[in-house]
Amino acid sequence: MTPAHELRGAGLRVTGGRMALLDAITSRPHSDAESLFRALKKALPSLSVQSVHNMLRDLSDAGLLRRIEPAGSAARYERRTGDNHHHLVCISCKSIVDVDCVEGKAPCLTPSDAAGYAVTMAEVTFWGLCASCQDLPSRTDIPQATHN
Amino acid sequence: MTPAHELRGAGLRVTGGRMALLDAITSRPHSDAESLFRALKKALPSLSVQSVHNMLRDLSDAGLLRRIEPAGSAARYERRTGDNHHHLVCISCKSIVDVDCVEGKAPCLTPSDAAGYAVTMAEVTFWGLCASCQDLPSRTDIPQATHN
DNA sequence: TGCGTATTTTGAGGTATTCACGATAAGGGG
DNA sequence: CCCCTTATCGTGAATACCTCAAAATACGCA
Repeated sequence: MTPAHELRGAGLRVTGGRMALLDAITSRPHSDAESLFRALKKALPSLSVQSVHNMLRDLSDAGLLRRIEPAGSAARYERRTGDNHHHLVCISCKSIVDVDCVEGKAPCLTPSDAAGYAVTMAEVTFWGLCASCQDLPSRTDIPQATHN
Repeated sequence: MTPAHELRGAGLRVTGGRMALLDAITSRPHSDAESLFRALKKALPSLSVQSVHNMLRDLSDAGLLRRIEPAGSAARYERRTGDNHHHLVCISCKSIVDVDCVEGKAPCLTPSDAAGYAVTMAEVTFWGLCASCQDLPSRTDIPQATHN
């Protein structure tokens, strides 16, 4: 299942921008639109930030990407979809790492009281200080550059 | 522990705006800044949206409010703090209800692999269709007005 | 009551993202 | 292989949500 096949399978056209985007996200998971734009700009000088947002929305809607929005960060994107994994986010620098599902299956948790909601998924976000930020104790209040 | 005492205890001055804000959030939990602004505007005509954001930030920083940011929604605020409860969010209308902690204690979950992060909290968000939106099956793609 | 300072107002600014629409190019049919 | 249809992309404007700076105001201790 190559990226091109995934696109066609979702009824989407195969374009240079989408291929490059999928490739970039694969090598730098949890990137935001801005950093993906910078990464692609070298190979695709005519690319616009809006197009990156467009592509990210289309590919997310098609299920080729998963979009996550940790509090305090711009939306991040990753290629691992449908496996119900979770995330560990640094309180300080907002770096993100994947965490395999605590329970094993999706949805991995069931609310004690669903209040009439038809629950379809459980999203778990762990918050903590990453190793790099623990080494900068005096500056943990100053967000550092993202390093994921 | 009245709201005024809570404010003083946190080293904050007791102002009409803060008292009104705490009262409004108590009666309409999970409100966003905009709807709180509209609710307070009647009693406090000189109030500005920026002041509401200011107050919400100050009170959240002081621990009198908890701020949550579900994907796709503006920040919401609630008075229940420090009890490690979770949330159930409607995919369609974004309404929110509280869900008591699945495990009972904070942090209620531990990531299987902390990857060097010093984990301090686990945030769980359940997603599903609320009862009202289930009754509008043909329009579930059209977000309705929030009703929380 | 008066003063110092926290808070609010006012206005501008910023970031992330979406929308509208003309230009471009993917890819099926001939 | 070329053409045509239409999805996609580029450009520019617009929006939502929120923060920042500085002047005006008001809380609350003396």
